[in-house]
Amino acid sequence: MAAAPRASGQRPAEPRRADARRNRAAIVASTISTLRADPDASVAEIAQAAGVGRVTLYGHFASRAELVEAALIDVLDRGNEALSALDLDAAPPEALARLVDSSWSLLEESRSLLAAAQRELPQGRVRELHDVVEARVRALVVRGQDEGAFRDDLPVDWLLATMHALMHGAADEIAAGRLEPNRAGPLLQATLLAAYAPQPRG
Amino acid sequence: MAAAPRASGQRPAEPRRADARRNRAAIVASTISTLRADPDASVAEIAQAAGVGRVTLYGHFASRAELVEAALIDVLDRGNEALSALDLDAAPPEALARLVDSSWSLLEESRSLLAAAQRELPQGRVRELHDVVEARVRALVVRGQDEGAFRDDLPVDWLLATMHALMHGAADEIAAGRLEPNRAGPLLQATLLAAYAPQPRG
DNA sequence: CATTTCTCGAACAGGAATGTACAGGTTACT
DNA sequence: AGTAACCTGTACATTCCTGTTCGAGAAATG
Repeated sequence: MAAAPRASGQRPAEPRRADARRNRAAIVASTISTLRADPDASVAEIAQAAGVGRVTLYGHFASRAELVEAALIDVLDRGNEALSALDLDAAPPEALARLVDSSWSLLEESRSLLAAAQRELPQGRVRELHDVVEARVRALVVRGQDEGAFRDDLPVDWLLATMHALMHGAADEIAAGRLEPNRAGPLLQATLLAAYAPQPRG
Repeated sequence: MAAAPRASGQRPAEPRRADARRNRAAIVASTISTLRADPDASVAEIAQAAGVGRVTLYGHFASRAELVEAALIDVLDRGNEALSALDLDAAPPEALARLVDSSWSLLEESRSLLAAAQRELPQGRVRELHDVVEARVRALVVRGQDEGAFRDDLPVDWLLATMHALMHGAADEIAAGRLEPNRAGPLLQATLLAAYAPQPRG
């Protein structure tokens, strides 16, 4: 009986054959890069890009949704690591600039994946996965408000949404060829810092 | 011979039967509202929502793409009218506030349609259709820069992208139930004006 | 009222994508 | 080396969508 490798939806670290783990990683990576190029790419395309048969892919992930979720988790983990490596204890504007600079390119790489996840995962699941990394950013913004470095007349949620929106916008501009990738960072910083700055009259 | 009503891709105003014109309008309206609820809605769903047979729909629009384009044009026309009714000769910040206030809700209604158009119309077609309305906004921003009311250290394209991104972000927040629609206007104004304001040190 | 125009549903062809089944071939582990 | 785990291609069932055809029926127009 040709037993298929169990499609583990839960724990990713089971001690399986080296071969299997390698392929799984390749599939996840391929999911990210392939969806990046074409948000509507089929499972077949993803498998091919991973250098793996389609059936093999289904051996690792029971469904397309499970695959997308795994890829999203992977990206978020990396994002979380990147955030951990950052020193966010500086003055809020400085910290924000640093955060934007290190976050935005990651977001630019995974924005298609995110869109795919939005429509293929159950309602709210994406946000749920995000909230670990979201919490860190929120903490920074709140601190900035408390210290008077960021404006206080707008809700924190809105300020976070603003950051999100601007990063996505920058990614859109790049994807459309209207903005060179290396210019995005400074533009984002300049715009966000101005938008976050305390206002003369509330 | 049961002649189908010509699927006019070009001129929408040919003097046809009252019935046909009414149905065409209903289909366009239904396209907008149905895609708003579900960006991946099928032609069948759109026809049903319009109270029309699927075949009838294909009598008016030869393909899905043509349908989406017609709907987009309809929305853009309305947007253009709304802009025409506006007095944009005031001081730039004031004019910008007015513009945002009247634009953003229209954008909120049609953002799904826009996404659908982005991936179903030929490359650049969406932007091409947009550029009439885009020109007016751009003119305002440029004037603001000239008069020293808006910051000059960032490119116009980026400032426009910023406006786009923030409006979309607001729409996202509303769609997710995290923001009440009536609060979006003021938040957008406050954020955009701050982002556009001339900076102390360039 | 007669005719042209439009609409209707059902049905068909074509394509594409998702999952599943099978059966033999490879590769990693011990 | 031998065994189990894993991979492979092909093939199949299913579902969904698009676009078209047909014939008959309803509605607007003059």
